[in-house]
Amino acid sequence: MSKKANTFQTPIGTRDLLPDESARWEAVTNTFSSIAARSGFALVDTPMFEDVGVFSRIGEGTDVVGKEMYEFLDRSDRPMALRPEGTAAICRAFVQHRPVVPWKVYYRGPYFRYEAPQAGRFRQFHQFGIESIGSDDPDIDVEVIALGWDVLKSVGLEQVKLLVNSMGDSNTRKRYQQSLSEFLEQHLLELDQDDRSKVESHPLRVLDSKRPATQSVVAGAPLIDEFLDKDAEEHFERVREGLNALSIPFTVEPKLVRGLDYYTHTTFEFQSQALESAQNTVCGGGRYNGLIEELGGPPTPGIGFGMGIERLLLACDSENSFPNPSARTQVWVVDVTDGSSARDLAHLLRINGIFADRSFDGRSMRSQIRSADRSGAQIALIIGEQEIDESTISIRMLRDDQAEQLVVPRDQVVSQVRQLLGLDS
RNA sequence: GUGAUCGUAGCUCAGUUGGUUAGAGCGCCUGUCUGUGGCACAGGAGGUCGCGGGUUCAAAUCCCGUCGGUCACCCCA
Repeated sequence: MSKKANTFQTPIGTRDLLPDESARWEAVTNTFSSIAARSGFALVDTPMFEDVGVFSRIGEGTDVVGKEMYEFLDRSDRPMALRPEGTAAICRAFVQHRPVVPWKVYYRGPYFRYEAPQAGRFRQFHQFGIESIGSDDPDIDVEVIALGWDVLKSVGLEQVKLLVNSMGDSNTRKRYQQSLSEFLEQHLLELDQDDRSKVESHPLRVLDSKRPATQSVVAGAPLIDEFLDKDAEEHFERVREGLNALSIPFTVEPKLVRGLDYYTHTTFEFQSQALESAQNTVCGGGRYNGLIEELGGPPTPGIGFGMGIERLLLACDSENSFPNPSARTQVWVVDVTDGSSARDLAHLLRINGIFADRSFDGRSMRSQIRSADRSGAQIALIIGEQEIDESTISIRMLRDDQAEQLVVPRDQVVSQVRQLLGLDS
């Protein structure tokens, strides 16, 4: 890459979405939107930046807020942040607009985290997500998880593992955290050195440490399910029952601790088994029964998930699923006279609903037909001196070697083309 | 933030122990084809070898720095 002093490139951890990939992105986005809509979820778009306070509620001590957030003062010195995740903003919108519950919404767009990029991790990344706010019914948990499952299946993923857990309410969490800390402190010296400092700050994080020494200690640690009260246990039981009823395979993973502080009760994660990289969580979410209140709203339960588009597509790549859709150009107009016919016919075809394109700069017929071929078009319309004199168009079928080249009166091109493409029948 | 690794044409890469005008394949353009794509052949365009400094008679090749890519830790989508 020749980079002169006056050239620029995308900032670290960001990338351009170019035509060779963009059709696929549009396709996943559409797949997600229609699946969400099918379950009664409607689109919500929130700003890409908000008052920092909106996001700091997701956990002051978390890395997402503490060290990865793009924070800045606007020109009037208001503290702002580029959104690092979706849930907090949706909850802020809920508090601001007070819609009727259950409020079932979905979102998609770019999110920002100041991190070192890595496989499946970017500074600007893209997520789909849904949130269902206002109901405590465990069947909503099931509906949300099922929707995530449906999306993964719809893009053709097979090697996906669903992990679920329950964290109970905030009291459960507190009591568990307490007991876990005590346990870990007793075994402090057996832990991997790099994990010891977390015992004080984030005992829950120690649970999913990858270091072998820590893992063997953690194997004997108390589990959260022993701390769930009767209501939490019943809620979780109903969720598991629902997943079984819908034939969605899952594994209960009591050590599944998600990184954001707001989670209560059901938490879950879909991991791609086909992904070799360290970041194999393609979708993660859970219940957040205290977050709305944190943001100044009435006590309101909610649940949702976020799904990383980059990771989803990475997983599709490794399973060879969800290929890039093929080009959409149907007709190529080849004009070897002065280009007026290409100009006029391309326009005529387009306003008649046909995907049409053409060459510019007066290229040779050979070159124009080559472009037609590469575009993936079915049909080339050819205009030369002869066609001009006779007011006709030559029609060449590019994908059928048997087909004869046709000559039709110019004023019948549109209907002829539509017929050949099978648009009218 | 820490560590490892890489950085030569649009893309994938070759460039021997530092030595004349830096190469290949693919892609792109033109021609063989006097109005017709996919194949073949021929030709062409395109690089201050990421950037800056140093060592040397001489650096893509050695040294230092810097920027960027990739991967891992951490954390998470």
